[in-house]
Amino acid sequence: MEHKKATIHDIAKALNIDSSTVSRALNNSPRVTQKTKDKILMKANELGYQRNHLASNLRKSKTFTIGVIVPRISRHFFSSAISGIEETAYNAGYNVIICQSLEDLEREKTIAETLLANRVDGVLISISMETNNYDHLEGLKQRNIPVVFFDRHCNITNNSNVIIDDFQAGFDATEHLISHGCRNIVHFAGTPNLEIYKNRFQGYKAALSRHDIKFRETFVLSSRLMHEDGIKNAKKVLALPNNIDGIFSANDVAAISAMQYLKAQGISIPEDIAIVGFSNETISSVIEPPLSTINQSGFEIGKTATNLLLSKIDRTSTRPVYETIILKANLIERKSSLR
Amino acid sequence: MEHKKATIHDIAKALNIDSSTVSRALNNSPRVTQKTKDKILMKANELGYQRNHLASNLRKSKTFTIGVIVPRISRHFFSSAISGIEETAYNAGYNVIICQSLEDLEREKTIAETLLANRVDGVLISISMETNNYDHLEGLKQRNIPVVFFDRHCNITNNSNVIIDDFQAGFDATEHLISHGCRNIVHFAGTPNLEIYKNRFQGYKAALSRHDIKFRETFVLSSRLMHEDGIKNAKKVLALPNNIDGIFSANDVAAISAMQYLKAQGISIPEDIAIVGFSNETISSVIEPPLSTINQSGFEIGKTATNLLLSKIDRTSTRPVYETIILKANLIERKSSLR
DNA sequence: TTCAGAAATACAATCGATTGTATTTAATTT
DNA sequence: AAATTAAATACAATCGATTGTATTTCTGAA
Repeated sequence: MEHKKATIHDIAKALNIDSSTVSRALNNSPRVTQKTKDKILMKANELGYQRNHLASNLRKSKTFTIGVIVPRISRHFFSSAISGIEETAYNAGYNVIICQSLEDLEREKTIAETLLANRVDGVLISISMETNNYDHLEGLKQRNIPVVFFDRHCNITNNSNVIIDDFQAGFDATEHLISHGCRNIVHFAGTPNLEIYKNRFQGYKAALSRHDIKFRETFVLSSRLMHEDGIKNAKKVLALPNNIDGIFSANDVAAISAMQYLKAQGISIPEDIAIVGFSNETISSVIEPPLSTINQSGFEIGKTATNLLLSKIDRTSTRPVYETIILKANLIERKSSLR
Repeated sequence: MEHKKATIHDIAKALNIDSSTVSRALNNSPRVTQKTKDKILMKANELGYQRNHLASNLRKSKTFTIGVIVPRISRHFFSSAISGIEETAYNAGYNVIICQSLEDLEREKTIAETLLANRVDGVLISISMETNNYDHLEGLKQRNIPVVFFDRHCNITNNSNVIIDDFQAGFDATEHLISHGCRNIVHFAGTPNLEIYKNRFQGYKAALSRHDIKFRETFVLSSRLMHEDGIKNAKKVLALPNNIDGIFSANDVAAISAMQYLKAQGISIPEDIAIVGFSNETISSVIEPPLSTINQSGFEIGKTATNLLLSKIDRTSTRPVYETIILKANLIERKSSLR
């Protein structure tokens, strides 16, 4: 008993009027009398009418869909960003296609193709660790599909970003360690192609300099900051001739695996080595001792990025073509760095 | 310099043939010669043609979109399920709309409406903790939109599910505690409207019975198994007149917060109280001591559920109308229960 | 060479909503 | 009451691809 869906034509026929009037009524056009509108709305209700978005979007040549590319949705930061994105997008009548690059450039390229083929109205992207060029985003640019970078932005000019002040956060994290007596502070840096990691690193450097602590190249350990990398880094820390007493890691994952390794080696945290991470993953408050970290509200970033994107999709918007919004990030002090 | 997208008509005009032939060629219909196909494909390439899915889908009255409703994407289990769903769906040429009920029935209703309005071709759902009736899914049924439940299924007949054997898993978890010397085992139960929790509870009961341990109503603490609930439960455990020596929690979140509270009260885990959780969240392997838990592969469940759904969307499929697939779940033994 | 039958392609309607233009109806003015 | 103007509605084309039917072209047989 599958009843076919009612169309505006069914409504029109039932009321003996034209479908264009029905369409206008349903879109609340001033060209239709209130009386007719009422009649139409009533009948629409009666027939269980629902607009066919395919037809409507085809005519308007808009998909009301935005594409989202993130490294992986299982990261707490990204899943909360996605919550913010969806909330905002749905409220504006947009759907969201979520794709994971899994930190793989090739995959990111394929995804960009797919989104293009799906004719999304705009794209939100947080680039992968491997992304060192942006050719795959050219197609979007050429077709005038607005792109907004969030969190992991890129270093080319002329684009819009929603980010946090990574430099300041890196500075704060490092200064916090210094203020708790650390002098030999190692930095777990991320891959150098990502601006966020460069900036966190610069913040680290600046904090050292501000407190007249000599910067040492050997104290900077670069990696992809995965679980294994944290362990490798921890080993390197123990192998260093200097007496390391602090670690500022550019993400929580590496900080945590390092912490676990160090603890297993009999090092006490924070007494021997104090640690500060970055991102405030769920695990960070649970591990023993709880990890001090930089909190960045994924939800807020997602929301802001989506609003920015929607304003770009709406050509009538008066906002500047390219715009970078910098949100607050704050240090959460937990036991791993308090001594 | 925004060039308009090429259509089949552009190709047709350029080659002085009819657009229907172009359409057939691009769909590799046998009604077009190879020679013509080659010509068309070449020209399509030259013009950078990409099929307009809106138009195509409108004509076929299919959206090639499936809707997914989960309680929240930030849970490890669900984010991995989503990975599995997306992977499978994209490979089959489907897009995915992801929605979070946030354990709220009202929200779940709204989402069902939205998906209906978006005319998705099928729906994957893991119901919220509040969901105790399924009226909001009636609309989908009436419009013949296939629905597959995964993980959190419902207790009405005539539907398709992809689940794990919660009874067996509950049994295994409890028996494991018993085999490690526990006799007074408390069960953190979930909300009673969800089948998965009922089944885990029944498994617990069966294991007790098998080992001639008396079942006590007071040992069953029902809640929504959120972070706070774990703490409340832990307090109740300490207040019980009996000497509790084991806890089987129907999820990890409550198990972990309980564990933290108990540790803070000077209880040693697993010596005083052994604990087993459920779901294998990321935190579970990180907490001290690591939490024994039931591992259910979200990715696998997501993949299986999507394949099942796709087979239902494809009317020509010969699979039975309703089908329940039960996947394996296994106990991961970690320190929290080994004594 | 002619013609039946198959193969290849063209024609035209359709999916459902939108929108510029034309027409009818109603309201206002003189 | 006729003329002018505004308001309400109808007509018809369009978005781009698909598909049943009709027509043309080609092939091989008589």
